[in-house]
Amino acid sequence: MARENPTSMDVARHAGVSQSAVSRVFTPGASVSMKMADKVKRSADALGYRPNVLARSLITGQSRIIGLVVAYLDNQFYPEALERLSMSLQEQGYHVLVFMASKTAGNIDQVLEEILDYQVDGVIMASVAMSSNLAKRCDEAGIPVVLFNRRQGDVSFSSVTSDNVSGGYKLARFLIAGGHQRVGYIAGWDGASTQHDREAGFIRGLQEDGQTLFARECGNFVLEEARIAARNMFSKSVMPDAVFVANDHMAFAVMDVLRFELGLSVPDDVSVVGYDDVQLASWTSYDLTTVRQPVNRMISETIAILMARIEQGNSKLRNVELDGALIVRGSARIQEGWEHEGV
Amino acid sequence: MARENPTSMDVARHAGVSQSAVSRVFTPGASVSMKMADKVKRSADALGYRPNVLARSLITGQSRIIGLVVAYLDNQFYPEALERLSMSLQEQGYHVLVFMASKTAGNIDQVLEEILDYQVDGVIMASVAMSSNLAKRCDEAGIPVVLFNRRQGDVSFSSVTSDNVSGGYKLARFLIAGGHQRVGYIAGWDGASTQHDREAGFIRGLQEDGQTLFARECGNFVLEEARIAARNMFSKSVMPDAVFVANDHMAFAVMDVLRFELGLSVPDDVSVVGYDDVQLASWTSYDLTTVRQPVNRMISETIAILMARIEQGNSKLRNVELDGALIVRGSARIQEGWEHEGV
DNA sequence: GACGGGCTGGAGAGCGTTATCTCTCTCCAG
DNA sequence: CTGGAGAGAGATAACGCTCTCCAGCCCGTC
Repeated sequence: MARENPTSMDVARHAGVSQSAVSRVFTPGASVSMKMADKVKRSADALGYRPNVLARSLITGQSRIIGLVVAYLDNQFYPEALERLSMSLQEQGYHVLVFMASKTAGNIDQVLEEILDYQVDGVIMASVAMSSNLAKRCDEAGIPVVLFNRRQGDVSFSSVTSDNVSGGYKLARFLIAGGHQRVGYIAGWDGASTQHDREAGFIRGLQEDGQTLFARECGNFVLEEARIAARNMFSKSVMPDAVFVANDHMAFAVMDVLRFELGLSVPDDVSVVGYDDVQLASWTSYDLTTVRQPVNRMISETIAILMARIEQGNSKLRNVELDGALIVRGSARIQEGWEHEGV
Repeated sequence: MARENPTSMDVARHAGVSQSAVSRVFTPGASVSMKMADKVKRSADALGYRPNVLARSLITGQSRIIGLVVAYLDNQFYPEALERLSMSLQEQGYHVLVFMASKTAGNIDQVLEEILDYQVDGVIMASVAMSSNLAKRCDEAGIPVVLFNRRQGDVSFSSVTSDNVSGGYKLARFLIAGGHQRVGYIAGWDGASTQHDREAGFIRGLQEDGQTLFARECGNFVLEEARIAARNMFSKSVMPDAVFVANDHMAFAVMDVLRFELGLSVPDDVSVVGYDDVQLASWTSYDLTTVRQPVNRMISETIAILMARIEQGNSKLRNVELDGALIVRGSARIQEGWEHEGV
């Protein structure tokens, strides 16, 4: 197994100083003379010494690890978020420990216990619901939790989402402006706030024009279920002339069914709109009209909330809702005068 | 900040036993009587005690953390792999600490130092190259490293890949069988073994029929560069009648350019084949003929190598190459008699 | 009933750090 | 020349755990 890592003691001996001195050199803000710092650093380099983060965190109580619980990694939105999250945290000297939650939920409690075992400094729950006794446990342990892309009914959590109600509303107004008369909705998983909010905003938008949902199916944020939903919705004699699919991920699957199984033209026969604006939405094959979730800002708000709590001890809960822009592309019929986004 | 987590000492006091006893109860394989285990577990539950993984790892030298370095999270192949990896490791009581490497590489050394700081039990490098002095450092620290989806010239690393040479070869034979006469190649990043191997196998396959590459451009595994490559390749008066794009991710972008910018029909005017078989490849919009990278087996081999080293101390280097099947779909012209895969 | 051996449980020494306390040394004001 | 402040370095005690060692106990055996 080769020799183990050198310890601060080894460096101390090599440099002829005390172990405490070595520690101080590597502790930002500690009081050391230039000469000492120099000597120690030279020895450290010579031996290849770097402080053991785990030992440090044992005593400081800060592991500089953020736990991330995530479920839907096949929805491009989450890898995108993970990438940005990890990069940003890295810049601040934190790192992300990943915990996959099975999509059926249920085992979240166990996953969270595992997270706490690692003495993480904070937890980000992406797309997963959480029981309130878990909230209590985190609180007792003094660990801040932020829900990412989910709100929860009781306000005992901080959360960062886009304004899904207003996003849904925008889509409805856009479809109505495009002259659509029979508007369908393919829902996401009912336990998700994103699903509820998007639908609520969408319906409100329809109502302002005196319309209601012409058809509704549920896709549960799962591709295969979305395909089935699409088949059901478009197997009737009178079909919708537009459909809002609760996220982009499902919308792509729905478009494929409409075009290639049912031989419909999008947007000539039916308009499709989605939600998220993942990269794929801008590719010409789909060219999906959608609402952009401002991932960058969502990530930086998430981190800001965590850091406020970890580094300044500010334990105020915050529920951030960021506005997301309507991105008009070619998957939906457009009212005269709208401008088509040139990707 | 609320009260801190209870320690084994708290549990010991509560149960009226020694702290050592508590530790033993939570150490698998230690010798404790049923009665003792029962009593301690009851107290632990009452107090909400769980062992501190960090403190444990300080003494056992095992952190049960695996460091994962990854660069291309927008290529669906990697999130898929990450999901499987994380799930499998979780089952064995390990967890994944994520480190994003910027795609330009270069800062890998620094990233690796950070990883080592966390005393990880093993490192998985997905899609990143590594200098040999880093290999030495890991070796000295006794930390096993596995390259995932990359080989490296010098064999001082274990690696797990699919058999990219044979995959490239299969694609060439398939295109030739389909009667293609002017075959182009859009390459990936030149520093990647996957790029080299796929191209080598592909060219060998062409040569067996007396063909050479009709055209070659480089997309560097980056979408925008792939698009440019496609435009260049197909702006000549005589175009290729088939193109192999070095991975699916770029292939999708190339297909969009061919179809929607250049007005070509895939596969009638030009056949497109890719490599990886990510989920998107099976969607009808792309319906891409490709070579499947057996992600599940790649992941389990990767974990097997790490565990052999971590838990059995078996330090033999292994370079695993798994065979990947040709998945025939609709993006390439097919020889009479080939069977079309029904998704 | 004495004795050896297998279990169990307790005490105590680390693991590699940082935090705290103390001591020394320097520098400058009085 | 002395006293006090302040800086810098060393010694030592945690942090929460596991591991090693040893003492005690129960048991069967002769």
